[in-house]
Amino acid sequence: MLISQTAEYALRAIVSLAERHGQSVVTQDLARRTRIPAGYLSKILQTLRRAGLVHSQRGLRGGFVLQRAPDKISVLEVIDAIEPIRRMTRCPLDLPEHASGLCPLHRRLDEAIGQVRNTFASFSIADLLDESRRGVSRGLCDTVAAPAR
Amino acid sequence: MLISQTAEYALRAIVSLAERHGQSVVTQDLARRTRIPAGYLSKILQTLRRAGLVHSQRGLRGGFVLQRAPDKISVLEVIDAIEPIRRMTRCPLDLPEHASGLCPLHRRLDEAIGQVRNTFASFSIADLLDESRRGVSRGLCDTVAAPAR
DNA sequence: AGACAATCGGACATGATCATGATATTTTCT
DNA sequence: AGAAAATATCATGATCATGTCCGATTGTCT
Repeated sequence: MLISQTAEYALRAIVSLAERHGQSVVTQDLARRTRIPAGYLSKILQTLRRAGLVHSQRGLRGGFVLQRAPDKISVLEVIDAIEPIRRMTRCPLDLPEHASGLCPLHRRLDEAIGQVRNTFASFSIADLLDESRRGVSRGLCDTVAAPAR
Repeated sequence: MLISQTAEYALRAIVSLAERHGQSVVTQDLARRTRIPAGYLSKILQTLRRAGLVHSQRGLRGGFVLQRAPDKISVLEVIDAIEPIRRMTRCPLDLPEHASGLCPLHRRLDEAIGQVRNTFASFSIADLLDESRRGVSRGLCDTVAAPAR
């Protein structure tokens, strides 16, 4: 599916946080809106925190907030925080002969990787939200799903 | 890594078969040249056979051959035979409200998927070989690795 | 200040899928 | 018949997606 389930979850979570940027959002609430299993989402949020994308606050009135404004976070950053889409620096069949340069096959694959990296780097979380404000649909599939509690 | 290990193996195998198109190549030989664990390669070849990309022949003088000419097989076909990169037809958070149309996030992801599908569909196995004949490097990283046996 | 409750943060456990190995079984050429 | 192959089956360790628990913080209320 191009990106892993986990990376897709991470994007959902970040988008949902961006929709309420500034407010502190609790894991349970996020889980409900994004339809991500709460226990798993918790782990994903930890990863995003370590990557410096979100800030967490414990205790009462705690929760998560984005570290940066939605227009300062690219989709690529979120994906890379979870499962880096690495470029191919060297050929998987590592033969001594070609330490320089990849073979045609892997050169093509690397180009494709570079292409999707560029695509994902080219738009931000905010881009995913702006559209929503222009009518049609909300950031996360019109997900309003049972207001918190 | 964009495509799975298995899909990458499948590409290596197909490229290696293409390099000797017409000849019947044995699994062990393929495994040596492509550096793919023989037991696993065997399973991949089964999948490729069921997908109609290669033809197999049992018994003495048996082995595998491409079903079609290298220029008639796209990289995408090989990948799809192993692990289909599906378009997103519907939003993963399947809420009734939006049976039509994806939300911005998933629309973008779907576009990215479409993009890589197009990229991979746009060139053939032969394209990976032609370059090799023009000097520089061979189809599979100059892999000549210990001639059969 | 102290108790309490809401939250995150980590540790451990599990089923599924992936990548792989080992082995037996069938087919087919010579 | 015998050997060389593919094909099929079973087993394993690693990683992924997930669940469960408990411990560590921290705001709020007496």
